[in-house]
Amino acid sequence: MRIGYPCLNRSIGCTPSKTFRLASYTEERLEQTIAANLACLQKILEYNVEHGLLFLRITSDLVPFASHEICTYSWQEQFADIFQGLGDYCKKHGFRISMHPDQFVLLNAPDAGVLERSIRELAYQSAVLDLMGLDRTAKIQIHVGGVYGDKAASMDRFVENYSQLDKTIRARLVIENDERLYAVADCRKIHDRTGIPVILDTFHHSLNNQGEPVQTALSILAETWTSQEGLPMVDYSSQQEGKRPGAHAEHIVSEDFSRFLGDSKPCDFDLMLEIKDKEKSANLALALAAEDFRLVTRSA
DNA sequence: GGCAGTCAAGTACGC
DNA sequence: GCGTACTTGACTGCC
Repeated sequence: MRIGYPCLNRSIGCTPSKTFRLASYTEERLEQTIAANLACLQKILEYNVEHGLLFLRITSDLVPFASHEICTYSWQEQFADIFQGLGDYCKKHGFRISMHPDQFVLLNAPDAGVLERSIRELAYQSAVLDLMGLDRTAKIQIHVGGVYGDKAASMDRFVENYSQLDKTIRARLVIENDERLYAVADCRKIHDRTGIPVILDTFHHSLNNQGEPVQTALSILAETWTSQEGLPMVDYSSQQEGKRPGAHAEHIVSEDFSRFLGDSKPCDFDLMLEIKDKEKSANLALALAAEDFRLVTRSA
């Protein structure tokens, strides 16, 4: 079990998600922004090595507008060496890497334009991981998508569109249960038809399930990952007190987290903490898991 | 320098 | 059919 946090680090004084408005797009600005974002990503990796946080989700904003039609800049060629350096650093230190496109990426969209833009975004994120030279354990996690008034047909559409994807993208994709539409059991059905691995979001699972305890959900999960693809990935969060159900917590709740560690044994997985204060909670989680036999904090 | 409104992209849902 | 919530960090214009 590696532990990590998504995208941003609030302690190191830089962001890998620097962007700008479409209206201010210029190639110079794009180039400067990518350079700054990649430099910050390197700083985050170094911070994480120092702290033993070996699971990292890379921000979708690393290369702003990468999948937008406005972008004709050859960022892949221009920054190839830097991406490779980042990837070498990750491999040297035993990092697990993921990416997570946001809500606009919908592989089961009935609208051809939405689908096309989604595929372009997946191609971009896939290219980032490829440029870093990362193996099949580096994943891109998406949700199944919308229901569009007919869930069965929408799942069929996911399967069909997935099968049409370039195989380099298919090798990266994993699906995650969501809090309203597609539960773990739905994701499992899609896995059975496609072989796509399933990510468990424990918080979403608590809000949308078919009665399976976490332990059962983790067992279902484990069956969907091959050894080639590494340990299953799990997203963990808890409810922010006083906010609507589904709102992510600002800080990790120690008792909840320790209970989760206990409940999830002996399943092993890499754990992403979707908590708003990022590395602060991740460091606390690491301390809480210090005695856990599954925990890995440095390269073997 | 600080603040409020806005930002590439979509879906679901209430009225 | 239309407007709004969802979610969220960073940008941008305005004071």
